[in-house]
Amino acid sequence: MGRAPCCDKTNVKKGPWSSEEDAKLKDYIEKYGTGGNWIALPQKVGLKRCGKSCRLRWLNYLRPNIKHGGFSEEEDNIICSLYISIGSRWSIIAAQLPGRTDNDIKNYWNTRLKKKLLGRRKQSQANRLSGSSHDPKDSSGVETLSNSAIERLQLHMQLQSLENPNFSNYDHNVSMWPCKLNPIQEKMMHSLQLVNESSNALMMQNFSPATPQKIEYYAQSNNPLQQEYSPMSNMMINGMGINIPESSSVLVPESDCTKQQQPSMELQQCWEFQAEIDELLSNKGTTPLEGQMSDQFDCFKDMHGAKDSMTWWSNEFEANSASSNSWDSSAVLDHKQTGMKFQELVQGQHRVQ
DNA sequence: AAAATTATCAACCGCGTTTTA
DNA sequence: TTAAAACGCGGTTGATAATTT
Repeated sequence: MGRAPCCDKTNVKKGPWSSEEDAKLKDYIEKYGTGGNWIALPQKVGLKRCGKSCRLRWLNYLRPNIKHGGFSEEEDNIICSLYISIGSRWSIIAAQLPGRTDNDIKNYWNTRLKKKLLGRRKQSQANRLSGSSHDPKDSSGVETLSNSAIERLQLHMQLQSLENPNFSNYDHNVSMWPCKLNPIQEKMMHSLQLVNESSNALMMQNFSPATPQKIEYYAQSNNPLQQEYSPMSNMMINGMGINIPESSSVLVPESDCTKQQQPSMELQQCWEFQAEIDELLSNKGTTPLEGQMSDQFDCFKDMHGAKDSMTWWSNEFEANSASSNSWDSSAVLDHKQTGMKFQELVQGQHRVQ
């Protein structure tokens, strides 16, 4: 049994709004407000529209100070940064761009910005491949990973490099990964898991050819510890855009040994992929990082601008979070509060040498 | 000039979450 | 406490415009 419809579908008008309808709705809301009930509003206004349709029309077009089109470079930067960090949370992204609606940003991303970014990456990759004697067989594993998830992963990594240049050369060596979570890390992991949940699902689905395997680690800790790890989470652990899969249990038995077992095929595939990205991203610009960003992504041409955007977002999020979903806000705030400490930890004593 | 293809974006839909009675 | 109602979000659709063949 389905849910009851929000209105009488047979008696409501659909499709584009006429200027008369717009005027009616606008006049009414400006005089009397919405009355806190969108479903009842059309009847009060005298419109044969669904309440949801009225709400959408008001929020996206009729309310004051709405901007359409003409996205600035700075807005591009913010959208890119936030998309990479939190995924398609359009309402949250819109909250950071005054006058912009989630629908507008979503459309802009899907139709233009995404192509602008990823199109350039594809071009770069095509140039690279055509310019070298690449054995297709060698690259097949990586090539099959070159889908939207991987593309977002690449954007992720670039952003991480922006956020913390110390990690621009991330480690391929498992022994360099943190083997134990302290409470702060655990808190951050949990927060980021919430923030990244949907993107994780997508990424893991596309990235892992099979269910992630168990990998045994030997931690410095004397206490047995069970953690959730995967190649992906380890890859992404050096920045703010950490991705944590939902499965892939890793046993950390009591031992002070630092060696690990033979890496799985997936893990090796991750390393190969990382190597490819390293190669792809290196050797351009004043610094490798600037080269990566300006060469491939228009919106990151002003690296400092992008970085500023991130800082600005982080600072402003708290102020704006009241209008966002509660879990989103708190998750990001947790992220903000624990992020620096987490990076310190990763950078410092929790790297098992 | 016309047909085909691609891009754009307003609007709809379904569903998870929150509020209310 | 619970069920219904309403809200709000993100994915998707479809009409139209723009571009290409």
